[in-house]
Amino acid sequence: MEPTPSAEERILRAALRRFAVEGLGAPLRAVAQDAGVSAGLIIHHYGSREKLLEACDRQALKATRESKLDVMSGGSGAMLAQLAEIEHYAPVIGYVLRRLQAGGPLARQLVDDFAADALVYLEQGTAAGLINPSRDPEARARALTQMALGSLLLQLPAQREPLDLTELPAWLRSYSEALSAPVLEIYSVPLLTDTSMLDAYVAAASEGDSAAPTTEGAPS
Amino acid sequence: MEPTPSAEERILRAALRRFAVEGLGAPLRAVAQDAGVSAGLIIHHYGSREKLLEACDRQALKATRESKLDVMSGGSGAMLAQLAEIEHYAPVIGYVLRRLQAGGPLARQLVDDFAADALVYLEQGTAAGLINPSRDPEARARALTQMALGSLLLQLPAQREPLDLTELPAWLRSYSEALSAPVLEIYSVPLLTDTSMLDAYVAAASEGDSAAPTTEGAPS
DNA sequence: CACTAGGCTATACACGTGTTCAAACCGTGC
DNA sequence: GCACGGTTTGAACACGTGTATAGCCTAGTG
Repeated sequence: MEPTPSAEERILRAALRRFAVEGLGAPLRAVAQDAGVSAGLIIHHYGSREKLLEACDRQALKATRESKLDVMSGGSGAMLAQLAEIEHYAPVIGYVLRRLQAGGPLARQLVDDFAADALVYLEQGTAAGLINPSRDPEARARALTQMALGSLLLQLPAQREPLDLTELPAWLRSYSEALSAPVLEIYSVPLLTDTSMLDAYVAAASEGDSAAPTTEGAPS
Repeated sequence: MEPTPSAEERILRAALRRFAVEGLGAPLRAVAQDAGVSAGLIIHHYGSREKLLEACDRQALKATRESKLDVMSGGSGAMLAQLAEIEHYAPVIGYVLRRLQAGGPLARQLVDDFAADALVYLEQGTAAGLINPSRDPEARARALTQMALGSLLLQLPAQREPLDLTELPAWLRSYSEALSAPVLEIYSVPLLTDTSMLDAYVAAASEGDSAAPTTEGAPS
């Protein structure tokens, strides 16, 4: 398509891929070699390593948003795997995972985005009668998003061992298949037999000034 | 109590604390300085940096097990915060979090332990009539554990910025309070209005050879 | 008291990192 | 034909890392 992408673009692409494979913190010289370019040129174009990371962040956020990438609370892996099969998107998914793992400003941004997306999906489901309404839809969407992303992150291979982008779709798929049965159950039949705990909690929370009950942890 | 702990012990303690604060990958010389000891001595006693990490892993696993540290699925932060207030345990909790974040063999071991603990708690709850039984108790316990640990991990401050061990209990507590309402709701009133999706999934999964339904992701 | 073994330190080494810099290269317009 | 501005390179620098080595100082022992 594009006969010869500019070096600056090649660098960004190579960086995204390298960082996805080896984790953020991969040496600059490695991405330079991937891009078929000298190490100094990266600095010349992006100013510093950190700037390059920021550029990758912007790129990942853009690609994430325009691909309407949503994690979905339940079968988080399912849609990710579906998307990761498209050759082009595997690196950004890997980079997003690594960025979530490493923290930073983008991480918060991403979970906010995902939570917002999840919220509208949940509302659609509620309108369609598939999903029960919530006392606090935003909080519920955020909690579900965090749990989905978090459990995925927990399963992510360690940073040291590089993750194979070609096997990433299969890996995501197997992960989601292993988990979808139990979470589907959790979402279908409630964990707790009654709502007494929830009632007690919200009662205590609304009656006290702002504090929640102190010593009582959720039993499950 | 112990008038002067041996240098080897001081090193291990300092390492656990430093790694918890700055993340694994903190320089050896930093833990050396914390222990009031030269850098070479660490090598002399533990052989290499990696060996020291393994020693920390053993120590953390031991402390975790003998303190009956359980994350609990729902208010994961609650009990952790309670435990973190005990001066002695804050470093190991921090180290465990960092180790979960970094991956490695211990990470798997820890989630296995936590899942096993969660399983017995869930079974006790089921016996007491507080918790609904599951089609697959092990899988459910594991899923709940992964979600709890994962969402906690997602909220963990970035590796670069050190985490303040003295504020760790407060941080864990605020985290758990922010999340316990929505997860309590999720565990009380089911997300899905009926069990048709779960039924369809288990039907498809048991009828096909081993595969689960391919294109259908969970709607939430 | 001499001597030795081992905890312990300080220095040095090898290596990989990000970054800088001067020079070479290349296309373009005068 | 030629100077010029941007691109690109390769070598070099400064620094922080883990680790090896050689020595010191103390305690215990004959």
